[in-house]
Amino acid sequence: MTKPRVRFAPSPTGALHIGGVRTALYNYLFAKQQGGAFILRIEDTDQNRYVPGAEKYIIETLRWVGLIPDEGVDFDGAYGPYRQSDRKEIYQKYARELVTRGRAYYAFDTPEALEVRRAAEENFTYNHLTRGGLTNSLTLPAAEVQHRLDAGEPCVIRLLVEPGQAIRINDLIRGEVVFQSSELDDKVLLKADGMPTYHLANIVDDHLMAITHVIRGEEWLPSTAHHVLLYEGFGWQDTMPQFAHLPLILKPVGNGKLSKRDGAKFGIPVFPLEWKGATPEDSFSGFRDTGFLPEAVINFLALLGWHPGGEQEIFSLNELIAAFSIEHISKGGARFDYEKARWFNQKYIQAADNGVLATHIRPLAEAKGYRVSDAYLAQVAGLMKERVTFLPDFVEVGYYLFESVRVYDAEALHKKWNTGLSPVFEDLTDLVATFEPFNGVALEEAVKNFISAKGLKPGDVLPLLRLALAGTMKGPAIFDMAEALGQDETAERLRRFVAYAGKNAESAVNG
RNA sequence: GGCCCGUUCGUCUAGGGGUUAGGACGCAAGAUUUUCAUUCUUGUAACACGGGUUCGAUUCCCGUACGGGCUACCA
Repeated sequence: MTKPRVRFAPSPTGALHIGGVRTALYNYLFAKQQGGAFILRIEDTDQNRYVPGAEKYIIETLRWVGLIPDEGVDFDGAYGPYRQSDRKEIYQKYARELVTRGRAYYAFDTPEALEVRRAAEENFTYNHLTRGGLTNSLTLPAAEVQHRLDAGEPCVIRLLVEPGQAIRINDLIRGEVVFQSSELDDKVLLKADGMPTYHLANIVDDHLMAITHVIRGEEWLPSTAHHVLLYEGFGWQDTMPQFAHLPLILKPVGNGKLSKRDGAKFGIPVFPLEWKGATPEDSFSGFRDTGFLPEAVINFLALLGWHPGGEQEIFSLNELIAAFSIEHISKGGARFDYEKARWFNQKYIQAADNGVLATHIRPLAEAKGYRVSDAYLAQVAGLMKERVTFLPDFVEVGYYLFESVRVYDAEALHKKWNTGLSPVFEDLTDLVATFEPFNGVALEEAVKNFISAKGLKPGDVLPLLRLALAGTMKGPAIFDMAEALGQDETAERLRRFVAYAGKNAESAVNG
């Protein structure tokens, strides 16, 4: 069997939806597993919906999640150009060829005229029943058609759908699907502006680019019948690609497919990257800026509508490639489960190398004005990675590893502190300030000895020591923090704490 | 409305003519960690409904219901 060639063909009309990323992923996994090629084609045939920056966004997304195309816009390849607006003449040529072959025709009806017709007639469609009464090269004398064409009158080219035939599609996910041609409309192939519609461009390009498998969203299933007719019309049925229509991603709650609006509605990202639109309503946060690791997003998306069987949940990209199969893709829509996405991220952060985490944390730390070494960042990563869900948590939840304690947990302080502890903590501060060697293990032993020498229990002192260092009862092991903070800082925090607790204890007693 | 697709725990799913219907997330309880989190253990919870076919259907077939998609000179 020849190597498969698949394409991801998004339209640059705005930020790439997370469902689009999943489509790209499945295409990529299939291609890589079979040793084939993954191609990025930009489908910008609608000039009205073109959004500047969208193409760049798509490419940046693919790079971020690591789905690097073998060919495509920005990636070279021998079948280019890969941007449909750069292929305009090609489509015109093929559209005319179809007319010549008697499989398509010119239609001069204006959009406005058709609009009027639709308003007057319920369920009006341009098809074998109505085309005889409309203005096209099927109804007009040949001479007039030529005259109109020569005069440059605006017109479109429509697919001539012959009624009475059953069109069978063998979908790799759904099995055989049958459509009756009598129910199909004469789709526009070439628009009046000279640009092709999706239907024409997609068939011509898939053929010219030697695409073997079309893996796309379920919303394309109904028009696949037209696509088959197009392959036949061109005489390309022998090399027609195989189809696989993916189930949709549904809203977290309620009915319908996941939409960009759901991001704001549920406070969750539905886009891979941040998107800055013209207005706040058209701007969205993404998985990346929320603090997801790309590997976690891939793992989450892969399992949203597909599972190889077995009980494994965590898959690296290479494992996904090895395990992937189109047959195991679910048929039903998959609800977007953000809790699961969070869980994946947490797992990936936990499993990540401290040094790698440090590189992710650095920009976040710098944004807050923290100036620290890579080694320290790696240390923080090690201390916090089992306590965070998102990357920013390192500098937000664990802020006290970068700057002084902002606030002491009042409840814990009142519960544990008493004025009799003041001299104890002053002595403890001295111990910490002078103890050698200053490392977590040795310090822990020394402090525990100190506690018992004072006739106290660990529970009398340790929680307060934690408060002194972090201000909160949550967090990494006390002596690990002390070691990370260093001797001077640890002692300093103890001094500040003793001063604060002293005042606080008085007010607590009085009030 | 018409055409097409779908339906296993709350969610993502495995499975497949006879199973204690498995796993994961979530939730709950317990253990460990003198914090929190992690980790571990246990628990919770599902075959949409009605007819067939069959010795036997969650699994196969047909309906119904519900959900979804498409029905543009958008993709």
